[in-house]
Amino acid sequence: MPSKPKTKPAAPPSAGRPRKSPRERASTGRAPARRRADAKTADARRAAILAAALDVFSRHGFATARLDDVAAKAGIAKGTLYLYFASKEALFEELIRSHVTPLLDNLESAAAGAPPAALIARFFELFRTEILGTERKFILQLLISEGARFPAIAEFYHREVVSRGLHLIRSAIRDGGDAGMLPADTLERFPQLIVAPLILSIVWDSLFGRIDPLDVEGMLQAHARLLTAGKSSQ
Amino acid sequence: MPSKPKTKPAAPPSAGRPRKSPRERASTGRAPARRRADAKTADARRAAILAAALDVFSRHGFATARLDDVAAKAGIAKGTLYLYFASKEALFEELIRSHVTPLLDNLESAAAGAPPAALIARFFELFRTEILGTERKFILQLLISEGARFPAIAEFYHREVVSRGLHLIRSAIRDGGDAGMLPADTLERFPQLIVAPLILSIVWDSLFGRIDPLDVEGMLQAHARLLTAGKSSQ
Amino acid sequence: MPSKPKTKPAAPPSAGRPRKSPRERASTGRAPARRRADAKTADARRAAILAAALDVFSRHGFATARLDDVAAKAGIAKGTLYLYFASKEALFEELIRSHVTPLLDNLESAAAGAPPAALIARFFELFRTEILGTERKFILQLLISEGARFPAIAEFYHREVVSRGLHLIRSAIRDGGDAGMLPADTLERFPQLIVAPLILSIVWDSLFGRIDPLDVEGMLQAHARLLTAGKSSQ
Amino acid sequence: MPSKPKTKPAAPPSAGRPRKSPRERASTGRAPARRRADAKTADARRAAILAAALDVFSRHGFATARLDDVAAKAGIAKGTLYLYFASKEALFEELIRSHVTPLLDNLESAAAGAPPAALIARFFELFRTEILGTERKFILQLLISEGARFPAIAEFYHREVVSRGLHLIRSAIRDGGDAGMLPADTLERFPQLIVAPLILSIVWDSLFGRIDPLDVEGMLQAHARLLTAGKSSQ
DNA sequence: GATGAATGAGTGTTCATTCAT
DNA sequence: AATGAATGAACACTCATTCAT
Repeated sequence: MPSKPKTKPAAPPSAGRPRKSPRERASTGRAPARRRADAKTADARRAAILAAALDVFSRHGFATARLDDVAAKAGIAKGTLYLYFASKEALFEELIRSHVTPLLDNLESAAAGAPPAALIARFFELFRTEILGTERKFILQLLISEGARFPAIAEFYHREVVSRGLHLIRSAIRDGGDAGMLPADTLERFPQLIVAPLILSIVWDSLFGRIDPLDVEGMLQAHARLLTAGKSSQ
Repeated sequence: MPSKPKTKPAAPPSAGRPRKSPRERASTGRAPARRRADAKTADARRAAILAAALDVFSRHGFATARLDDVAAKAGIAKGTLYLYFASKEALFEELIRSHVTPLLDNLESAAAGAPPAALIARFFELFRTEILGTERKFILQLLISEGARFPAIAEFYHREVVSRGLHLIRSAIRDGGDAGMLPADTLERFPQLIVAPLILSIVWDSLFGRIDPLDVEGMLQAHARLLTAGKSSQ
Repeated sequence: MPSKPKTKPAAPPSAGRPRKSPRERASTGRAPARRRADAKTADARRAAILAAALDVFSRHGFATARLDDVAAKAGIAKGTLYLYFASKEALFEELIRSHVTPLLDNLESAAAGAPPAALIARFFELFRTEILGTERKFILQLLISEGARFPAIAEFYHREVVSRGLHLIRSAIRDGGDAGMLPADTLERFPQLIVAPLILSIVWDSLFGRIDPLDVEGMLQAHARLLTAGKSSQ
Repeated sequence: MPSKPKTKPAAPPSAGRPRKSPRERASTGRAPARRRADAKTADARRAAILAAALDVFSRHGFATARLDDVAAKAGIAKGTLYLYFASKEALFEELIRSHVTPLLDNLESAAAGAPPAALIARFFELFRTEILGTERKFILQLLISEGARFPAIAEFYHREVVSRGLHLIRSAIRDGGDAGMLPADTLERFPQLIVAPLILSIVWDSLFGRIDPLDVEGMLQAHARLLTAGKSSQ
């Protein structure tokens, strides 16, 4: 995961979120001058920290991760971390947050009025290309393993991703008629059944990936076939 | 498993092995004196420690859990822990191990030559009654969240539970003919698809259980229907 | 040093010293009957403990030695130690004490009115045969390395051994006339000069014995020649 | 020794090495910023720690010494210790090392081609002024009492001090002809006989210094007389 | 803003000692 | 007397956080 130039639309760090990290420029009233140069540097630093944090947290988990390592990997001094993030927890939470939002819009716009089967196909494809091959996989693993200890993060993720995603699926199923998806009403009630293999693949990878790799692509194709099984046979 | 000479399940947690003393000392070979009273006490203490450990580890995770708390909750002194477990890690690993083995026999014996659909039904029922309602749920959550940091545990679980469970399913599908299960060959290749919702329910519970409880029973019934969807329609 | 059947006139454990260890037979007023059988066992146990203690203390030093190891090596339970010795410190002190006294009588009687040169020869010979080749070497090393932390032991040793030994030498020199020993008055004032190489050999062995063994016998012969140097040349 | 490329004396304790920071971090290669003020402070702190360590280790011995006490006595927080020394053992070893090297040069340069008797006189004088009256006495006592448990230290001391010192004596004896030293060949073979009283005085002081102080100066003079006894009489 | 030395609370582990059996 | 399980005080070491420069 380190040095992966692929997808990094990560956190648009100058976007609308009221980032307050560089300590709300307290004290001195001088030097409100420079903007572009330093602003870019600050954003770059922030990004570097987040990238380093992802690497270190992924490797060791939240509790065992050392901010020393994060700072070293980000190429900054340890104290500098606290200019950008209020605490280890804050860094962790913002790390998760920064990697969560982007994908959603992608999904929602991409699957407006498509038929359910297409949506699912698109869904799985997105998962494989935008998550499995990416640092986002590690975010998901962190979320799964540490989420219970970070209720705010869990709630945020539920609100921003899970409920939106499930809603997306429900809508597609409802709107798409019974375009082949056999137990449409069932899946409308439990859209989790559609994503369950995705979760399994994440968990499987973190636990058994080394000793018994899983053919995720094959499994997802099989799952898609399963979900649309009735179509051809009816 | 009493008739399965395969692997060494480390610490048969309740069996009758005459554990001579906590942490058997290699030194003396004498004095097998009193037995009844203390043996029971030692087992009880061990059980109390494991129970306390499950509680504390579940609440805080491995790294953040304090052995002080475990000892206090077990009603013993901190040093006593080390008469029963060599280290925090050993305690954790034995905690997982001690809760893993039992269920297996249950499964394997229960579903000898049953038809796939019945096996799945039985499978889900076992999951609901023997895991969801039990401390085993926490064991599973611990396994999922900490397993990546405990390769020995992950491997043990894969060997003792996962591979055996998947093998069980595969066999049933193969033997059971296509007794209604639509894509039998598919499920034989990816039996993970059958258990995926179980994993999802565990993860969901740990993350969103508080804010958005999941109707696991309903979902599993739906899943079972999904898996056997073609039956009635064919 | 373990399993060295040579010299073990160690501590005559039933001699006049008011050993009080087996806990001054408190509580029960019964069973003052048996004597020989158990007394012998008790003495044997006591000896076994002291032997084990010598081994363990020698290997690890006082602070790092573990009473577990002493008990194990003595073939008794840990708690039993406290029936014979009040504490780790008491065990250590009695260990030193038990090995100290015997040699003195030997010396004093052996060198009654002998000429100084003969005394010194006898002295060095005794050192080589009764200390260097014996467990007493370890006692001396323990004394040297731990004595500063055990004032009672140091004082005891000074009183029982050092001052008596030095007195012995002084007397011999004074009584023996200047039978060849060159600076008789000098050595009478500093008999330590005679024993200094003995101490050095003990220290040298414990520090450098492994990497640069010392020919103690040769050195002592040379020392003896040095001390009686003037004799032949005058 | 400045002209002696032989061994690496580990940590030149006061030299000008621009120690970048306590416990040089392998990570960043930047920021050699401030130097004067902090560099001095860092060295002072290091010295303060070593001084405190000498005091505490001398008083209690290695195993019983508490790093809490060292830190308190050095006027720093406990964690700060670990910025300067990797562990208790490392602190102890560097403590010994830091006090060992300096004296050597002194000796070697001071006694180039001097006659043996003069060398010995100089030797004993150095011992009295540079060791007995100094903290080095405690270093020697620590070495003697703990050396057996620190092979690296013992070897280091043997290499840096003992062998060099003995070599010095041997050379002087050989080069100095038999300028009065009676058994020149004997002493050349066992130069330890010359230093034995020094060791004895160190041991004596640590054990009996309180109850029976030793006139070291008198003893050393007597020893010198003994060593050169034949001169006047021949 | 950036640095990194300093801090000190926190915790796993050891082991001499006790005591119920 | 003997046992050995239980105790709990003690301590080395870590690391998130602070702050003087």
